[in-house]
Amino acid sequence: MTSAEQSPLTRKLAAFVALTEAELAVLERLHQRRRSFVAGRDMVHQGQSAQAAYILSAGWVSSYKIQADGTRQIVDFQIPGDFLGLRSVLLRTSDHSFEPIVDIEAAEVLTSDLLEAFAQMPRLATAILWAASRDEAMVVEHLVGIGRRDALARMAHYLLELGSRLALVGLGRKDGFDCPLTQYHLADALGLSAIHVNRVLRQLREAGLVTFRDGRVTFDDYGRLVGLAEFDPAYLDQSGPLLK
Amino acid sequence: MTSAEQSPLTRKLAAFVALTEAELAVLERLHQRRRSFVAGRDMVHQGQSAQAAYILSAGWVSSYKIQADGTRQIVDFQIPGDFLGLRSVLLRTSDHSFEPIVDIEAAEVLTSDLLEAFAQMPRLATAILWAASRDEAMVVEHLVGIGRRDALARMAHYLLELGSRLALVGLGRKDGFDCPLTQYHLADALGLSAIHVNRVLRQLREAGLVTFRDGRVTFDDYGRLVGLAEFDPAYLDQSGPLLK
DNA sequence: CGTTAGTTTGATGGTCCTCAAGCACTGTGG
DNA sequence: CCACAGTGCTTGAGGACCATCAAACTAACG
Repeated sequence: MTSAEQSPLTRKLAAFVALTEAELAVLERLHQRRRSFVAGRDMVHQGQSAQAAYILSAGWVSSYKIQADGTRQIVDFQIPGDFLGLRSVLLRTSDHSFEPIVDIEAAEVLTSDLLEAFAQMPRLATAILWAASRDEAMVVEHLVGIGRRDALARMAHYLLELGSRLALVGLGRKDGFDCPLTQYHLADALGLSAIHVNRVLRQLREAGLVTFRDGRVTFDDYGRLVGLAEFDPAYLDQSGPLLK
Repeated sequence: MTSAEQSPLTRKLAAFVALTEAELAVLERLHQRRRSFVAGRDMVHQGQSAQAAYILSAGWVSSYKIQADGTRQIVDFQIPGDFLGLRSVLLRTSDHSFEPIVDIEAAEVLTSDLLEAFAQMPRLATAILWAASRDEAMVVEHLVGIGRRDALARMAHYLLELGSRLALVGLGRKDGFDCPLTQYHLADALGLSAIHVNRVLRQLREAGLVTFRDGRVTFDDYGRLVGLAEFDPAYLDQSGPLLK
């Protein structure tokens, strides 16, 4: 199997676990049922009980909760290589909604397929659990950001995290990444108003730290940005927690 | 086995799954290695790699992250019946610290014991995964609270959630519960200053909604409090997702 | 009886929200 | 071709919410 054929998920897991040929094959086989979804229409609704999970292979998705007063909190963005609704499959708890931000490509994974793959390849199960645990750690870090960082550091930290996540699946580098989010998305993720997001982005740009413009995030001074955000990627790396 | 002997964890799981005698026995056997910890001294430090998890049987614990500037964000409180460090055992990711709020009693669970119990009793594994997923849903709801609710609703919601959780393990009722937290704990959990926590509590008390005094939370008007917080316990109940 | 931890209240100010409005760009239909 | 609406970005003014600083008070404890 050449690297060009590899799915983003494979790429992500391979960065942390030395997977055998057989395991790679089973992993790729999970990607068989390809599905497309158009931007803006919810894939899964809050309260709905989903019977399938998805592996995102192209595009971005947001998972969010809507409150009675109409305000929205985006819990996380999914990028290529991420699982989507994994929790809701193992147990049936779709407590939030999923909305594609752009047109996306995803592989549908039935519960039975997943369990079968786990039974066949236990190390694969561990690897996927590792990925799930990493997602959870990101939500926790997100909580810390909203609770205890001011708008500037919160934005800086979030952009750095997105950059690291994308780099891991080959969609970005230290100098920046393509980003289809609007300022409204960022506002709903960071617990800010869209207007303040705009001001914060201007500040960061004028300070020569990071530029977000025309669907592209550019890190103008990575080092100083890390300093401002007090960004410690330990919760993302977890270098080699698993196997070999 | 009489109900008086049941651990809080057993009680919690039993509320959602009809466990057999054999399963109950295995579950109780996990509680063998009893440990005590004194209030205020961290059980696990951020960054430390833990090799054991704990089932809390008495007392309260806070899990939190400290930032470089000294501010603290409490991610969650653990109450009797809750797992502690489950994630860090399956994968080794102790990305936050655990501090007992009062002197506590806990059962140490070795990875091997846990895996063995899972192998023996698969339904037990499902039940425990359900509990873990519920914890995750609570963190998400917490995120929504900090991101999109003002201080009053945030406090009201949090107290209601704690009340529901405690009721599930028999430690509280609709009219209130014993609560060893200080206003500083609440501040660090809710992303507020301790001073503002005090003012918010006063407001809630003077509005006749809820009273927090002398280590006891009393719901003075449960219905109106639920309305103010827009508290929807769906994410806690998940009535019978499992089995039978 | 001094110390410490926790609670309470007041005064002041900053961060961020809300309201309001203008601009740029895109696609649509007359 | 141009009017028009829709979406997203940008900027200004005023104000609310909550943080910070300061200090008094209570209770527990050695």
